Amino acid sequence: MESADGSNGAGGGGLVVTELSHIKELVRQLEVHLGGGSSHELCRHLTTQIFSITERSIGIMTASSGLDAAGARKRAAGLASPLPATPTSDVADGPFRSTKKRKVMEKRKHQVRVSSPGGGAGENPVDDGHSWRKYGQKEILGAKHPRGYYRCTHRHSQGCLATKQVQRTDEDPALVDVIYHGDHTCVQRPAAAGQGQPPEHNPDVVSALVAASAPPAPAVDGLDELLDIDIASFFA
DNA sequence: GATATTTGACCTAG
DNA sequence: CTAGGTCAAATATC
Repeated sequence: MESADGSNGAGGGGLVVTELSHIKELVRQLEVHLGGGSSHELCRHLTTQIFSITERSIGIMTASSGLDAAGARKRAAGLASPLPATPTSDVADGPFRSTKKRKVMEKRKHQVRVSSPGGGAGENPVDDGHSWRKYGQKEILGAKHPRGYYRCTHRHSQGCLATKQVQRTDEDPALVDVIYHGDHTCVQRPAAAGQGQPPEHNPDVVSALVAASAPPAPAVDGLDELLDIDIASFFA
């Protein structure tokens, strides 16, 4: 119906390339420091920078591809009440549910590929510093393993809309793809270390993202913006 | 008893 | 119509 977001990533391409080049340089430094066993402080600093720049690139691409507007439009067209925090007990009568409101995904989307520890019996493979609650699982066509759907535990208490999808890769059951949607707006506990890191992002995610830059054949199908794959191709 | 997970049904986009 | 994503009741665990 609409042709607004036909070519994504074409708008801020130059800026994104600049940012990605910056990331590339930072990762190179990080590699050097990791190999030399340098201080964790420096590595942490580098990963923080990488994440920051990645975020910026995502913002550029999102803005230029009109994803934001598309998402908002979908919601406006489909439902009249976008407020999620309104229980109102819509199932007041009978076993049949009345009109169930459905939220459309957030605008942001990150995919990381991580290896599940110890052969993973299927539990949460990535502890990224946030507490997640599983709310669904689906068999995905063409995939051998089901996909798990998680949302932030603080969704109702703090209105945090971050979600993630966890799915084992078809070829390597030891690897899982984790797709993050949205940002954490919840306030985590002080984390005892006093690193002063922002509540949303986490260095672990960054290291996972950096580690994900190995596979040569991405084979991305339905993902609109796979930032990590783009970054990976930069490193190749 | 409170919280998390499981699971089938429901809803929407393509 | 199909596949993917979410909801919410039922169930399990702490």
